[in-house]
Amino acid sequence: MAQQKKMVNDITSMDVDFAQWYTDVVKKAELADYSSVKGCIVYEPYGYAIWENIQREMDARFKKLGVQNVCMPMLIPESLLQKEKDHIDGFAPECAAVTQGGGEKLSEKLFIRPTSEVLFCEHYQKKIHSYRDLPKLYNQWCSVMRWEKTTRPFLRGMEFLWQEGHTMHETAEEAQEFTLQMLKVYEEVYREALAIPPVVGKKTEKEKFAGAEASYTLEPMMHNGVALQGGTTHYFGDGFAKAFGIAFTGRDNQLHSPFQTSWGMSTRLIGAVIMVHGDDNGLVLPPRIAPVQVIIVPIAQHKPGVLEKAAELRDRLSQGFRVKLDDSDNSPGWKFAQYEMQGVPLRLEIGPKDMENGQCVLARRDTGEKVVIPMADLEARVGEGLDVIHDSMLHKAEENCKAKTFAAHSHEEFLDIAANKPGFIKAMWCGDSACEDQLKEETGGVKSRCIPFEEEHISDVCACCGKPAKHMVYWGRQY
RNA sequence: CGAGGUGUGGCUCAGUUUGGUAGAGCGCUACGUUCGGGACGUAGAAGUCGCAGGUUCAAAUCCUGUCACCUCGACCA
Repeated sequence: MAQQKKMVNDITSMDVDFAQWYTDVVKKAELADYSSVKGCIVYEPYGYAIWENIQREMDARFKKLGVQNVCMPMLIPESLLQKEKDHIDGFAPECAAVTQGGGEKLSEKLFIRPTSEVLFCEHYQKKIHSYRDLPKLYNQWCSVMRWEKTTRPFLRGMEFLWQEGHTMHETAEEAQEFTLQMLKVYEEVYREALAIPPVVGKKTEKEKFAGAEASYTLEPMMHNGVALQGGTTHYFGDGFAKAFGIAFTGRDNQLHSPFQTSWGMSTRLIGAVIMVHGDDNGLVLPPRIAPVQVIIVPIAQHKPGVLEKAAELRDRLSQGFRVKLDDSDNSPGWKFAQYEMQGVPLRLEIGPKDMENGQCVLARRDTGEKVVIPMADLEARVGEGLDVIHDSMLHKAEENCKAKTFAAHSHEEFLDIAANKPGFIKAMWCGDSACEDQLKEETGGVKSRCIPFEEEHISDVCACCGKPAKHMVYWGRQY
């Protein structure tokens, strides 16, 4: 069936102004609201429900790998944060600190955690004494604070929700392997829960995490071709362990330092979902994280039997799906628009005509397609429909990413693409961070995203300096 | 932190140039009629015009200061 007309005039068209479109969707779909503190948003019920569903998808996968959840303090004494030099250099400028408590000035500043590596290290130092204590696989769900200059809901906040995993391993190999394993888990969450295909790879030296030996990243492409760093995993070697005096007696009865990893994904994922899947009618939610998977809209609900039938269908569907019946006084047209704005994957219409014929109407959010189905087949058709929507959304996002990824064979071509075609650029790189700086400068913001695990051979030389190339790198602008 | 912009009922904004005692649409409340793509009628509630000074008989409007937020850049999940 044909695409529906644009009914929601409250949302700025994404082609007119993508940034405004994003803000409109966040507000109109009632995902989040601003608070009186800049960069600290209120997660409204609908937005938080999406986060809870993402949490559930991730947490189950963590636990399958033996990860345990813990909860660390929110405050970090200045002296503790200073123990690892690269780390404090990277984070101190964007930390908030508590300097006063109970009306008294504190003798030592307490930083509000921007990330919790040092807290985990302090704790691990007390708990790890033998190889039998390893591995330690801890994770926490919490909020962290970073004093950002400019903020946008979900994409960049001063306070944001995330999970941070911190693990300690007996050997470097095991820790490295775990870093990559968690990257795989993240990619699986992206593809299977969020219907988003991220570009996955290793960060360059310049872009890696403060204090890490290696950082890996997932970089989904938004609808407009801009990248979002949406999840990272880090291998730390034993740098932090040594700085914090963490040591264990090995199988050889000698003292060793354990090897560390950390990994995190944040509420930024919600921003990715909005910007990858959304359209001019609002949010389009992947079925597996949608707080409501099926919205039931009764037609002519005052007529005898309609509401009863709608409630009966709701009860049937609640057995296997997240379903809601809207029996408010708003008109059907209002409800259609409302739930499209909120991205509900499937809409079920049931009215007097349908009841006569033993049928109901099922409409897809992602395509607008509307089909009449026998009421008897409801559960099967809904289940099938949600899977089809998921696959179709993933496929569409993949196509968009492919269509907006361009290979640059030369410096000129790189600059031309950067200036004229929004999206990712695949180009060769010599390995020198000076070239990264130069390209970023020349293009006004195009940075290296990552070195993918499967590199293509675009040419023999670096797209910046012309020296022999070491890697193929994905480049792009980012949020 | 640099460059722009905006603050007026819950929301979007008009009114500011040329000072004269607060407006519209949407939303909200009640009742009635409606209901297959944002329905309609009637009645009603709701604003110390961001904040603080100043000029004036009189300030949303003019002057000074200040705060907040938004957009775009530089930095980050």
